[in-house]
Amino acid sequence: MLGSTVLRSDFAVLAGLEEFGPLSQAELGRRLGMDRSDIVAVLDRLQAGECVERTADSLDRRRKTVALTDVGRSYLNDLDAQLGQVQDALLEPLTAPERAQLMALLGQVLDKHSN
Amino acid sequence: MLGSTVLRSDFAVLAGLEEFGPLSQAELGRRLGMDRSDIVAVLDRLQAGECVERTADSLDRRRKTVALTDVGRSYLNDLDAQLGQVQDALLEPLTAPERAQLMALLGQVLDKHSN
DNA sequence: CCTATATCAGAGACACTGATATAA
DNA sequence: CTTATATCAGTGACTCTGATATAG
Repeated sequence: MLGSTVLRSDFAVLAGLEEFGPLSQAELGRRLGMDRSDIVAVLDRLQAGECVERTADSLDRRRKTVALTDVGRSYLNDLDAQLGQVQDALLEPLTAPERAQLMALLGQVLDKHSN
Repeated sequence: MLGSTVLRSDFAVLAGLEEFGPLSQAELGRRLGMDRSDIVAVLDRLQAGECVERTADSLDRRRKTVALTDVGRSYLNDLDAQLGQVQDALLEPLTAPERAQLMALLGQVLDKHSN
């Protein structure tokens, strides 16, 4: 299911990697507001599915740099498409201009609260 | 904290009792979309705080009718006020007409999806 | 020494399932 | 005999904390 916690974690991590680019696990956790301990399990799962690569950082050998693979990128696109379908179904009662208005208002709320 | 699951359950049950009036536990669970098993724990807690009364149904002796007490009503009002403050803080970036617009749009979405 | 990273093991809150006794 | 109600016990997923080894 699309609403499962597992999928939401996977989606958050994949989208974070796409948005921020390759990163250490700790930094990824900080930016996503996720616990480093939990990032580990998500990455283990994603790595098992070849969606993500962990490479040792040559400058700081404590760090592992995490990066999206092509498989991960296409999985992210799949999830994105599913999310789009859910959003369309949710907003189906609204006209196109109403949707735009709603998005704009919610965007304002989010903007002001991210500083 | 206001965001805890415990408080959200309490709030849902109290608000449900106010909205629907006295009810059996099973019926309350059905209307709120909560598991009957979990309703039990919530009611135990609320009853310990004198917020709720369980009385045996004379017609169907399997049932216990649950009703709000005055204490429960005033607790509900407290929670309502807190929720109002949170909502005000959340919507602070919007002007009054924008808030009204947002509420109207969200209301439309909800209405159509509750049939 | 103190701090940061990745990892693991465990605790606690939570939702959901299955069983029970009682009554319809 | 089947169904509904209230309750309890247990399971599994999840989040968060604390500990460890390694590196800065």
